Amino acid sequence: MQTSARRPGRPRNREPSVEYKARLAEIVETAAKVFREKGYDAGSLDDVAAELNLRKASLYYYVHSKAELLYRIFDKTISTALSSVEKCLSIDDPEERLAALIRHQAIMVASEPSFFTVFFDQRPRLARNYDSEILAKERQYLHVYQEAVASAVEDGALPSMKARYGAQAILGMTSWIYKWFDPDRDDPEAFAEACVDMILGVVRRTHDESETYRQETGSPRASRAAEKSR
Amino acid sequence: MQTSARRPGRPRNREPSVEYKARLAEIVETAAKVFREKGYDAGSLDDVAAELNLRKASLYYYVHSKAELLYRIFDKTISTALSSVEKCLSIDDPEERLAALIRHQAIMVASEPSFFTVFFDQRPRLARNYDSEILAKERQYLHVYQEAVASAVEDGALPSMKARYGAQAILGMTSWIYKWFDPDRDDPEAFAEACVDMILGVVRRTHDESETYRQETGSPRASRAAEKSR
DNA sequence: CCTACCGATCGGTAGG
DNA sequence: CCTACCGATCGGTAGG
Repeated sequence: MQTSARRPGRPRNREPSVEYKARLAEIVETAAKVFREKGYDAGSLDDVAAELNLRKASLYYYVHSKAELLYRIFDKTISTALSSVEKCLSIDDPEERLAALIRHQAIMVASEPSFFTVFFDQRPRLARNYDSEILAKERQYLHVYQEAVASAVEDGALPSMKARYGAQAILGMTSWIYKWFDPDRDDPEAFAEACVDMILGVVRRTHDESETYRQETGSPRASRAAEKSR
Repeated sequence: MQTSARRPGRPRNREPSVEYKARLAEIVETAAKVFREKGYDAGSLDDVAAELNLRKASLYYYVHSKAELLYRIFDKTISTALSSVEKCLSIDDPEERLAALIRHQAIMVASEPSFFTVFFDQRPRLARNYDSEILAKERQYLHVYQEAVASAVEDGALPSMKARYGAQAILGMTSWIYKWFDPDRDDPEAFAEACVDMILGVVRRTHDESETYRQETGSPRASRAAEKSR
């Protein structure tokens, strides 16, 4: 009999269907938009549902609580960030690696304003039971920047400093874009280059000296920076 | 008659008493603490009142609404920042002036975490009728940093860049401290110096060249940076 | 995925 | 500065 080939007992829970997962993703995305605009506490589940032409109660088919919805926004944000940052880690040159990380953070944040605005501004609203998981991933992410700073210092591309401070300075400088970026006015790529130039660019001689620049060293960063400062 | 010396009509509203103003300041300070911890929407007036051993209704003797309370937090924050930043503007040397502005922002934000956390994270919760006044002051404040960046670029202390991007980068790098600063672990002064070194410090020669630094130029920044990177 | 509904919280007011 | 209270909103559930 064919049926004897079936596993005994209750069939395992099936994986959620692709439709289900797509709908859930849509809900999470909409929630990020609503929470960005109204904040987590003032943005109601009615608001989220209405934007999807649903009733509030229907959302509970997909999430158990409003708190879980917030968690899903956080998890998607930090998980995507963690996996997309990896491409920078294959760069061997410490200065180039740090430059890539700077660009990565600025451009990523600017490209997903809803998720990152909620991630950054609603961080204290995340329920306790979700906190440790997100915190662990945040630390991983910070660690990537700390290591890159430490290597750049060792390489002589950055002045000596605590890796923690250097990493937080860079993450602040780049992430802050979510607070002021105006798509009609600003260019994330140009901003990212300005950040790279500030942190790693060739500094011209100061004061009343003649405008002679450092000799080029063959580093792609140095030569590009010298070219730009013309 | 003595009474004839009085001005005719209803006496002018007296200035609020000093006790009244002190109590109001206390309420605003407490609200900043509560809104920092719970957020503006989730932090109730009952919470604020309880921390002052008052009943909620008593707060209405001092403010007309919860929205006004938030406004007062914003106004105190940006007004204090605007007036305290002025001391940096008397510094003539563009590099030193920018260095002072960098230190100022990092240390100020770290020293008033409640006010700045609310200021930065609850900005979109500020009611429309208060928005333009705060926005105008924010722009003034940004302008200070933009001008300083432009001068530093002209002076050769910074690579060429849009003043807006340079200013936002510096404000982001320094302000971000409110999100990660741990008083038991971190030192705002040391962080501020790390920021100054990253933005204005002498960059060592890159890659496998010998560790020769730029010649000193007599600039206090350059000499201090060279000293630190020993 | 829906209708109907509950219980709790909260900003704000009356009146003193 | 207080007691007492109202009206509205909202997360969540019952039951389908």
